[in-house]
Amino acid sequence: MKKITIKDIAAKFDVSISTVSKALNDSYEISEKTKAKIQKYAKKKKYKPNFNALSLKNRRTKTIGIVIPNMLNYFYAQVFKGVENTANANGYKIITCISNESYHKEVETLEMLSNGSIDGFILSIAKETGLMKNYEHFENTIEEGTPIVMFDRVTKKVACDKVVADDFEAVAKTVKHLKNTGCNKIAFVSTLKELPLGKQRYKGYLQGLENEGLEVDKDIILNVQENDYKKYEEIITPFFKKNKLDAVIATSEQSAIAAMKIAQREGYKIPENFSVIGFANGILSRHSSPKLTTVSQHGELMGETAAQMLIDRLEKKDQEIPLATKVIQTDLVERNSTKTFLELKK
Amino acid sequence: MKKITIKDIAAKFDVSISTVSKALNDSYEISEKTKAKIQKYAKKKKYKPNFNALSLKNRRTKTIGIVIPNMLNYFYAQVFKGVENTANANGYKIITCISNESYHKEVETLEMLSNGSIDGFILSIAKETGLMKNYEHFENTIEEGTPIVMFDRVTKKVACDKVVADDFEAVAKTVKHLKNTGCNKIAFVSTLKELPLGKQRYKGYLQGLENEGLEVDKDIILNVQENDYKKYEEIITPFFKKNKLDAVIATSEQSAIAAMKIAQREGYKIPENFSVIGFANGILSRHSSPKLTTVSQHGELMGETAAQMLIDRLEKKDQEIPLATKVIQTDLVERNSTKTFLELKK
DNA sequence: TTGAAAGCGGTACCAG
DNA sequence: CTGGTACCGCTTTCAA
Repeated sequence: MKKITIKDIAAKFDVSISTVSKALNDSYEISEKTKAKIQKYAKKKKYKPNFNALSLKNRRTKTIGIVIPNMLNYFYAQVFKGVENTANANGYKIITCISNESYHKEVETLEMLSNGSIDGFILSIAKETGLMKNYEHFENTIEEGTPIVMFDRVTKKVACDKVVADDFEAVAKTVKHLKNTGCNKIAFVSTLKELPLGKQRYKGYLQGLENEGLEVDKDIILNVQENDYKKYEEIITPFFKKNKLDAVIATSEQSAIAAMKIAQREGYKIPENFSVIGFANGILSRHSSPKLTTVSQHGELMGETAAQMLIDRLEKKDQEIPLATKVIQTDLVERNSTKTFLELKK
Repeated sequence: MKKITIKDIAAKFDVSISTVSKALNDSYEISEKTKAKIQKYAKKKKYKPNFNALSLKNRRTKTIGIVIPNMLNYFYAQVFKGVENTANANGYKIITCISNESYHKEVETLEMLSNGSIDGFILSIAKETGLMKNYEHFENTIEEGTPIVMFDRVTKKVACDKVVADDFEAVAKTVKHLKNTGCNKIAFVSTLKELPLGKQRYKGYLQGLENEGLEVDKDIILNVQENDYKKYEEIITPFFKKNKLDAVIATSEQSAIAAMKIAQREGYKIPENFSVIGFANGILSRHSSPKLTTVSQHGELMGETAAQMLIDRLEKKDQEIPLATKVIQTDLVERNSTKTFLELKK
């Protein structure tokens, strides 16, 4: 049973295709009788208007393109879920591409989809792109009339809607929390130091130290590769040996967990004499031992927010909505890799 | 700078649209001179043929619909990545939907996309659907001419291409491995016992016991809810107390890890006097302590295989390719939650 | 109340 | 070598 078209229905009842179209759209122009029989038949035959014909006609596809650096990352999977939620609730589909942190793949993807496949993009900038600071492809697609909503890894170089976490404040607050629980030598481990996002967090760290009257020690500000655990270990181990640290703030879950492991191996007790806080609130945090205290970025909420912003812009093409950047508050999820005030009082 | 169409180009050079179309497709019918100028201009203006117009004309979209029960699950994320890989390599896009393990969402999704949005589906059956054994929606979409490739959670009730792990053998081999390392009281913990997939694994377990001459003990065959850790704990703890177990095979990573934790809490040493093996080879396994020995299902490979099967079928619509089921070999990834032969010999 | 026809953006056949 | 035209499936305006 092949898919049925308006034409088939028209032939069946020996009426014109316009009659059928109107009947299916419940137009007042068509008699109740005709409408009834046509609708009934259409339902029986599971008629569905052809997507491409509609998109062509309406010049809109009701689909969102989402470009994510890495789907195996729990944070992005969460964002994806959020986007999916509100997209679906609004009758939008999602075309997903993975940039794999590659500039070229990102450019290709934008081009591939900027041919009427999608109405707008939701994306987080690939690491490579961020390093190269090459944002023309974004500007071009916006110029061509395809709106973009960036999330998490954004750039102020591109004028578009954005959804970010309060990264600056988040780290500052984290420093404060650590200080409050008795930590003074707080290292900062970043996996994305050169990216704007990484810089924000770094600045937050500095601000946090300043607020708390702690000194900046360049030695304990580390820049590591997410996947190069070996090197990471080499770099960080000496600090433990020298007893130079009593806490670590890491910008990723993996590097936070790694720090915990190294600390434990070096004989530290977590959280008794060493604290760790990591960004992103994934499964690892809930399963590590001890469970990791994290800065939750509310990925799902970020996704939902981004989708809503994009859809709003798409649906109200006429009225110019001013570009906006929404900030999603992060939360400190206290688990067992940090001390609590209560413990302190003991 | 709005998107440019063939018409615009035709107007620009005062030629017909068919000339432009042919020039852009490098037809032999068009003079080199005309082709050159038209192609140059098209490139300059970043002309891209409209996706919906093409799809409408060609009656194919070069996009694949993928329906996944849960994107926060690492296994599915891996499969997704695999599909993305080969889809992209073949010029296909991907529309993704999450069924959230819900029958209704699954049905809706299939219907939403079966309107010319996609050329074919890759999907894993939602848990609810598997329990209800309601597979009509799959049959309908196939009947309408949209091919489906199922992976992991499949059903023999639906005639379509499939990609599965060698679940039966996998568990049997796992039992063997445990026996070889000295385990005799091997529990089987399933999170999807009623699903066909779960049954396969269960049968593999029974077969494994039989092969090894071990007795079946109904008491240590457990059925748990993935997310109901509390209940799980209640059920399983008594066995540890009674010293009834020396190994667990769990059909999910989470439940395997949970078993490890409970065992440890009850004073067992892993792997010295207790072994655990879990299905799915995610991040948790590599970060648990001890690191979990797993049965890797090669999610990415499954995704790639599924995509290739679907694309092959789509591209050779004329020749009838017989339906096939491909089996992806699982591998036992030995980490530290099981003993090795070497240790045994000491 | 119904139908004819144009148009969305292309491709491809046929004519010149 | 170039142009006219039908068609993919649907909506919508205008005419009947």
